[in-house]
Amino acid sequence: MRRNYDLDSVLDVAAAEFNRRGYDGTSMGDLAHALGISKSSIYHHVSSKEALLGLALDRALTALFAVLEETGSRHGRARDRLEHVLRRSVEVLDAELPFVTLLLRVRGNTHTERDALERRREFDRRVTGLVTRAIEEGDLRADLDPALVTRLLFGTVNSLVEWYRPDLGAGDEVADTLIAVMLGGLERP
Amino acid sequence: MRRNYDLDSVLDVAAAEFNRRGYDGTSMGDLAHALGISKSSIYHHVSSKEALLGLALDRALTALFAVLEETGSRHGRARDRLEHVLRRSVEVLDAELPFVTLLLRVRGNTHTERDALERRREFDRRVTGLVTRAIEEGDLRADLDPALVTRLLFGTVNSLVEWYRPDLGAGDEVADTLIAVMLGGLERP
DNA sequence: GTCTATAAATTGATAGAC
DNA sequence: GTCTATCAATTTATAGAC
Repeated sequence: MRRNYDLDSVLDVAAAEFNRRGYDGTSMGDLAHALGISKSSIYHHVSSKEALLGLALDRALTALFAVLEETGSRHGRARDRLEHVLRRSVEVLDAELPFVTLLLRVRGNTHTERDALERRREFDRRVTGLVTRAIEEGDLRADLDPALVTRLLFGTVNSLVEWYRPDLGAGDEVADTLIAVMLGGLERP
Repeated sequence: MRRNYDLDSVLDVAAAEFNRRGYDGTSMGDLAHALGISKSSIYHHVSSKEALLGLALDRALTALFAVLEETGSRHGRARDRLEHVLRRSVEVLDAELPFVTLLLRVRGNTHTERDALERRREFDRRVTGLVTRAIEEGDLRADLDPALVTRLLFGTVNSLVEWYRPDLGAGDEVADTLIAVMLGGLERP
């Protein structure tokens, strides 16, 4: 426990704590305890518990959309852009794990949460577009539904937050295996 | 909202509500409102909010372990038993969606939750054994880590709870696509 | 099997001093 | 940037009548 926090360091601790017990399961008292400061001191940095959640979710979403922007302008095959999105998404998950984890657990209870869910859906739509194009270009098997494939793909990627821990340093093997299995299974037989 | 509940019907509503707002985000007041009865009436059926969660988690775990028992005695190839476990797990997810969803969101805050997490880990260990044997029998590519493969496999299966809704009746297509992609990607090139 | 009433504790948040 | 003190609301759970 340290002292003299700024907003960013408070956010780091809060995200970790929210993930440990769930957002609703974490009280401002729990947060204060984890920070080593009093409850009321938290309100110097942020106006409410919900605002804290909002900042954390925004950080995850910003990082994920940055991945799409990278590939959006590229003019290669859709299949290769899809592979790039998959690999970079695993990297974002590795780099921003607490924030992405939080994002994936949001249920839509409040306006803040529903806002984040809508941005996630937009991300899905754009990846589905990529899968559709890869099928049209003949690189992926055409007998599967693009929306279903996208859900399975990102279901697999997102499931990493349930067990992956960055400090083990095995991020590359995970991305390699995931891409080998999933894209291997999606390529035309 | 109906009246004259028994334990099972209370459990159905509770599981649905826990999934809607998260276990911690759901108060006994919310539950009472969803049931159309008073808060205190719930305590006639169950001794505490946590006991309600325990019953729901047990139902999911019982159904999942039943799948393993089905295949445990079979003497076919491990690859085929693995495919069977995958397909039946999707079916369990379809049949017991609210309970399995709840199970997959448990964080380990209480003894009840930690107990459920330990039983989940046991399930994982037994599936990992199946993957290992399938590799030894030469049916799956040998360059991948069995534990990692198991996590990706069930990460994909479990991610279904995030979007799959039984009433759409597309359960078979989901299982077929999932198995085609995942096992297709795992078979030796 | 359900109710009203209420207890006892915890919650998110504010006031105002240092 | 942090503190103590406090509030109003909400929470889980119980008592006891119908």
